[in-house]
Amino acid sequence: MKPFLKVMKALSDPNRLKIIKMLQHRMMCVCELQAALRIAQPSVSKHLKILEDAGLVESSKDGLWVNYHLTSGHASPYAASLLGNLRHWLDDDPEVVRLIKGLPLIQREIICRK
Amino acid sequence: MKPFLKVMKALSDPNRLKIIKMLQHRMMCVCELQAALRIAQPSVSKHLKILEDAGLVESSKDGLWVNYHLTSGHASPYAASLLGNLRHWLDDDPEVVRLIKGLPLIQREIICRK
DNA sequence: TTAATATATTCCTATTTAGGAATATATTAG
DNA sequence: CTAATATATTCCTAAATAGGAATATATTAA
Repeated sequence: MKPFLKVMKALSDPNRLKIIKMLQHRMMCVCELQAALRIAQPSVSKHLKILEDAGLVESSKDGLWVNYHLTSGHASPYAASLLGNLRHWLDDDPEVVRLIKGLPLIQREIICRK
Repeated sequence: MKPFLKVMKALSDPNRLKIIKMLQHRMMCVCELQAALRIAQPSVSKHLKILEDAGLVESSKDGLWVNYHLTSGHASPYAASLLGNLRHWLDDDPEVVRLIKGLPLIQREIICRK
């Protein structure tokens, strides 16, 4: 029951849902997510850790940057199923629409100083 | 996003998941659920309200009893989808197995005094 | 009517959770 | 090496949450 609960709790927060919806379009580093969500960097890191623990996202380092992307779903069947549903779910949500529309403007070379 | 969050939060609690799993086998009144879960009656009522608000369960009165059952899924597409998945998910969970195994012993005529 | 019973609601408390500020860690540039 | 930068962690606070005790409501029996 624990793994299932982790997925449900991970998907019970607006900012984490927004992260999922953005990562559907491309991988993003922490500072890009921070710029998009307009919350403090530690908050973003903590949200990402919760998503990672639930098997929803994975990360890979690239120099100073840590790129986060959605998992292929091998970690948790619950995560895989929900990620599949979320492929279309919430696409019409106003906040999600706004975030996705603004994604092209979020570029690490511009947002982050180095 | 709000309706989706309601479903996720509703499914983020062990006792509420147990309620869902039990209702997959038959409709149950509050006192039956209370006997099965071994928590206070007000706690059961509050969990049921959260599940109802999320569109996961419905209720119908029968005298003093209020029977709760899973929704057909017309209320929320998210609820309908998750209820479908939960049809098989968690079936092997030890606590769920124990609860389901004990279901035949939970009868309102015995549990409740009148 | 009154008594008994099933359920819902209110109130309070302990735990969890999201958020940010400050700090620590790690990587790259020089 | 040191400086700068991206990310993670720690610490603290405010809000949300689950739980139970007490109470309110509703229905049935007498």
